[in-house]
Amino acid sequence: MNAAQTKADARTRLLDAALHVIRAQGYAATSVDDICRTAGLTKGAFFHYFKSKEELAVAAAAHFSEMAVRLFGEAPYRTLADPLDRLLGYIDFRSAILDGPIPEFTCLLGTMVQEAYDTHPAIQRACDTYLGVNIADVAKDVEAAKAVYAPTAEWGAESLAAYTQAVLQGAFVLAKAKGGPEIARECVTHLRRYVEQLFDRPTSKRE
Amino acid sequence: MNAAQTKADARTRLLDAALHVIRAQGYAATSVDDICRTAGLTKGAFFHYFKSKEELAVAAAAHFSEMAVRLFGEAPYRTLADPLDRLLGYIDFRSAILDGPIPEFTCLLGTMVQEAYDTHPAIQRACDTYLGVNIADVAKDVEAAKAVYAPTAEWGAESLAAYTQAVLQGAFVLAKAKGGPEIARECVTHLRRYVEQLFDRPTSKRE
DNA sequence: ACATCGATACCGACCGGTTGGTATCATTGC
DNA sequence: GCAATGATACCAACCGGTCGGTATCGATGT
Repeated sequence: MNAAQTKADARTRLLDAALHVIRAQGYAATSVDDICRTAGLTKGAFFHYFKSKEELAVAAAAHFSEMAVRLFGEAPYRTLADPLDRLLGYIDFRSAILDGPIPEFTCLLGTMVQEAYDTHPAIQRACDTYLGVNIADVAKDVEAAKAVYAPTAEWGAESLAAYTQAVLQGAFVLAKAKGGPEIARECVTHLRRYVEQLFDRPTSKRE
Repeated sequence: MNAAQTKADARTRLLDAALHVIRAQGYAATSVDDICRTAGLTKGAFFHYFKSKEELAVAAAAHFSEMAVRLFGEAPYRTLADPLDRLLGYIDFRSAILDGPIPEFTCLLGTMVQEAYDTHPAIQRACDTYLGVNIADVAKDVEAAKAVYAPTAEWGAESLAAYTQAVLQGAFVLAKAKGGPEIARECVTHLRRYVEQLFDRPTSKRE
């Protein structure tokens, strides 16, 4: 019973509940009552803050993105001076947080867009937007690292940043299929090796 | 009105319908009636062939896998003598079929496991099994290519095969977010470059 | 100091429609 | 005649969303 769960305002509690329940059950399989029960609130509160279930999903995507921005913004690797160190630090950090129950390290945006892209345009747009925020963020370091270590490379910074996101999303899918994060960590190891090779940095062991 | 849709036996028509509808709407959001309507049948037929919606999902996963095995088994690159050529041929083939409407090139297994892994164990197992079939298939060529071109490499064949699958699954997620296959093809280009680098083969253009 | 009042926050019963699933019946092929 | 196949009718549970109501609180007038 920490303060965040019992004292935070109702809207935030609903968003936090949505975050966890939707990542565990998917968007369509999650009922409004599920979210209310998890948040310790009732439908009255839910529809006081959100016009519809879809609107909640969009707000939850924003909420998730804010959480991610904070998480990566405050991570230790952010303070490294070299942009390639920051990029590899990001990848290692992503690998390190692949731990615990699956619903807690997987991505709300990937989960929702996978099932809602064709039927809920607003959700699709939201997921695209907030995935784009992360990709653009990573692309900054890629761009800087490229300028220093691989200025003539044929691939684009944004493209490589999107690729890292794709690898992570795919890693989540395989982790869900296998029932644990090990396979996902293996995927991130391959991603790290690729990035190292792109920047001509010899592969270094990290465990 | 081709033969496959109107003349195939009802069970197959239901499976084909499930394949398309679930990839478009997701598993939970797809009703039994949706599938029946698409197949041109009624609930009576549905529950004659499947005990439950979940059982249909498992059968649809098997059906999808069979289709994939046939598709990749008969693809031209399969006849290449060199195992690395076959592996790169596979990757190019995966890139080439990233075309048309999203529900038609995305993966039923990835779509279903993403939302059902925690709530429908039978579906999770089925998706794991049939993803494993494809991974094992790719791993054969990886293994052979490794023996020839990179016998001392530190990565495992199965691991690299799983990685290619992850990249594809992630590419599907990004394609759904962006609303088209372009970004997915970009991801596969990165994957190809990685594989080429792993096997010390100079990057070659393919378009 | 205190009564009044509107706004915000939240509750929980309720509604029409949809869901997965069942029971029953008509048709067909052997 | 009978088993397999598929259509039709139906059900109880559940769904997203609505609605009338209550509790709380700051602002206002006196």
